[in-house]
Amino acid sequence: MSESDTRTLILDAAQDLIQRLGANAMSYQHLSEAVGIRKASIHYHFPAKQDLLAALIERYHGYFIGLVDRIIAEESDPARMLDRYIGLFEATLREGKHDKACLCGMLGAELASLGDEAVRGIRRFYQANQERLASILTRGRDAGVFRFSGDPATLAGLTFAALEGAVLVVRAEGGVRRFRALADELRRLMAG
Amino acid sequence: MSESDTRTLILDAAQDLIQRLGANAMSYQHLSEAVGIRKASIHYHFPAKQDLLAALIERYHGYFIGLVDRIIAEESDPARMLDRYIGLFEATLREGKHDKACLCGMLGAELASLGDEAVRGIRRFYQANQERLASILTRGRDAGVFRFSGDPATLAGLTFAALEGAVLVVRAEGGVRRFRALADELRRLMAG
DNA sequence: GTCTATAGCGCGATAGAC
DNA sequence: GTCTATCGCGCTATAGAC
Repeated sequence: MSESDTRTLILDAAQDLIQRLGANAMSYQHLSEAVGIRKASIHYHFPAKQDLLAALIERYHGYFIGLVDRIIAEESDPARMLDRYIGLFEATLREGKHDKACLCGMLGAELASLGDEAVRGIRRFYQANQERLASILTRGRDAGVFRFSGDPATLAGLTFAALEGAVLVVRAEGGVRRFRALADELRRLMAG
Repeated sequence: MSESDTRTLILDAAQDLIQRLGANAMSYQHLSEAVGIRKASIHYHFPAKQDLLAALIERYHGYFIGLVDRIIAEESDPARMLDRYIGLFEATLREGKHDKACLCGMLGAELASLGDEAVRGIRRFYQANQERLASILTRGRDAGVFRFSGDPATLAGLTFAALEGAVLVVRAEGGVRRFRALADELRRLMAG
């Protein structure tokens, strides 16, 4: 490990809090209680909240996109790729009390109240996801398992927005069960 | 007017701030500066932040669903209804500096940090929208202008989630132009 | 209905001992 | 690397004059 355990524990706690409550409702005090060390010690690892946020987004990007790239590498059927990609969002929703959304979906709402580095990180995350999705959709159309007439990059953007939006909406009503229904509908639309 | 002007001005300022920054980044101090009266005067109209939030959501519900119902009443072509419904989200994005999202889309992200009354209001708003959309989709399918195989209520949920998500995502990258592209793609999928 | 003034707290952040 | 202690600020909210 090049990362100290404490640093990782802080990032874990911050991610959990932000995915449930949002960045502006998460404080160093909350982190202190969750990790079991004092506020000042959190500041030792992440001097300013912006630093913590930027590090968190970068870690999340690597983790999430890493999973996506593995899916693309492991599967040969584009329909299976899409299923497993959607499964990543559902898995997030399933964690803990079923009230977690995608980290960058949450931060997207609070975008205008965040610093530049965080905003750039969120943008990069959105773009990386849409690139991977466009690749999956293109392969699927070529293989005849997806049917759509427009630009794959645009449909990728719509698909990503729908998944991010679905996670947020179903937290208010319907939960994981509802998310699955919406995801099934999305797959149906893709199949043409 | 049964509402005092000040009360309306406060609600206007609060809505603007929340649509851009989120509820947790909006404060009575910000409102005070925006409206031009003191913090204590804001508290006279809305004793607690929860009261302000609940009133705001209720007003937004009436305003937005009112527009939707008018669209449904005025149009005979379901495709036109959907276009104009989508136009409501685009119009929000077009306001001011093009950085406003749907009020309840923003609040959905911060849901777990809000009070019960606000949460109920947000849920009601989501449901009302999905009901209207389901009605539009059903008429469209019966008229042969939309083609889909699943339950209209489920496709309505996916459509609503996609629009809410799209507004949030395009604020980070692409703006109104990108939103229109995603919306066009959505219409294309509906047309089958 | 708006004001001044203030209470009381939580926030992000820093200094300096250990 | 973690601690105690503290600073200065912004927050929600209230009391009471006008």
